Amino acid sequence: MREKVVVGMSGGVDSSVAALLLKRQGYDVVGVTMQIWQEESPSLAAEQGGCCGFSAVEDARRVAQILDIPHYVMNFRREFREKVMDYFVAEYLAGRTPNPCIACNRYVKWESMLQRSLEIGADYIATGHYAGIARLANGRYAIKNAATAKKDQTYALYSLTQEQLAHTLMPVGDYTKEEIRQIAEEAGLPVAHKPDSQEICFIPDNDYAAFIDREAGERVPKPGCFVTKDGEVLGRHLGITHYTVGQRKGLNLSMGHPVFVTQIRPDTDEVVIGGAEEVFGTSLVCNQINYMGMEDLRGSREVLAKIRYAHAGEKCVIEKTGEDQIHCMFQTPVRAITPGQAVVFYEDGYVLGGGIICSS
RNA sequence: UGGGCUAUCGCCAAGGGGUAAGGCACAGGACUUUGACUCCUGCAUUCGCUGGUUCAAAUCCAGCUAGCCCAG
Repeated sequence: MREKVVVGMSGGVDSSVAALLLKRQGYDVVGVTMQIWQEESPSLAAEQGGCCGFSAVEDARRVAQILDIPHYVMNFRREFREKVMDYFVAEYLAGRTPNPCIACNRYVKWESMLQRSLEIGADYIATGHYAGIARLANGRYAIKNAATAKKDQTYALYSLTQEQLAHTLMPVGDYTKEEIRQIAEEAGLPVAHKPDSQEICFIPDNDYAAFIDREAGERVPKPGCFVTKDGEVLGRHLGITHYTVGQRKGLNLSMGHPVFVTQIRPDTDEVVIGGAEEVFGTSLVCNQINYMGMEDLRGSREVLAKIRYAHAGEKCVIEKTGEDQIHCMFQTPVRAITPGQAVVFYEDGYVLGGGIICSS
């Protein structure tokens, strides 16, 4: 009996080709599009697409038709609202900078979609992520680097559990973006040249501060002061939700030289400002650890760590300093270590694990 | 109202007779399935005001105005 796989189809090229490849590999493929934040109104549909864009359902359905596979829509609006959007707002209010894509992957795509897929008889779920999955010598599953470092999405997948990985396929990880588009082109998929997605999907105008204002209402932090690390007041700011560590633009501070946000203090509503050098650091502490390629961490270990999406990675030594806490020391200073962002540990191209940065 | 100094883009600031550097800020674009960073482009027909000298003035001269500093 053929193995059944549910492919999460966003309507973009990558997940469309994922479905195509799996079908060619002989799987019993079912296409599923998640309803997450989009408006019900179909009149808003033909906007721009991408990971979770407006035209998701329509495009996915067209592709499914061409591939001759069933296509369903699963409603995860509640999960997305709670685990992604509410989390996003709460983090900003707390002075941290969240990564909503990581939360979406963890809670919506894997916890919710995988579970529901298993319930309808699937053996696996698949996505169009540029990443691979491998079983290591120690018996554990781990996300591994995609064939193309250019589009590598392993960082956003560090939180998957062993159980989830055992039921996941990522067929596009073996190709480059160009190859994927070419495969789509040759197969006559209408989404072959759809632009890559970008920005936060549920904030199409990219004005996330305004989004937070709308969502949080009264809870939005009030304007406060820009200060130096020595306490000198440099000016007033719009409220801490408008800023993130490492930020330069939009400060409206004319110091003669570029200045950056080096720290956000939610308790006093202060945003700390410093020169280019002051935004570098050599150590961080993270929690909410997920162990992936390594079962646990004993003693210290030298690994490659990425502290943000699209970070090339930097060598560091990690050490467990608490039940759910790892300390990370970099050899070379890294730029803008930002609380709320994930730190992901790699060795030989495999994800060993990762966590959320809680302090630097 | 004695004396002195200074007035050039939102901020800082070159230029001292030959037709307005630069930095910061800001705006737009590129990059990007997070926030950022980064990169590219744009940004004073005009130099506090009014006259004068000169072929030519932000640059020299005079007056005025404003700010600052000494004195009183």
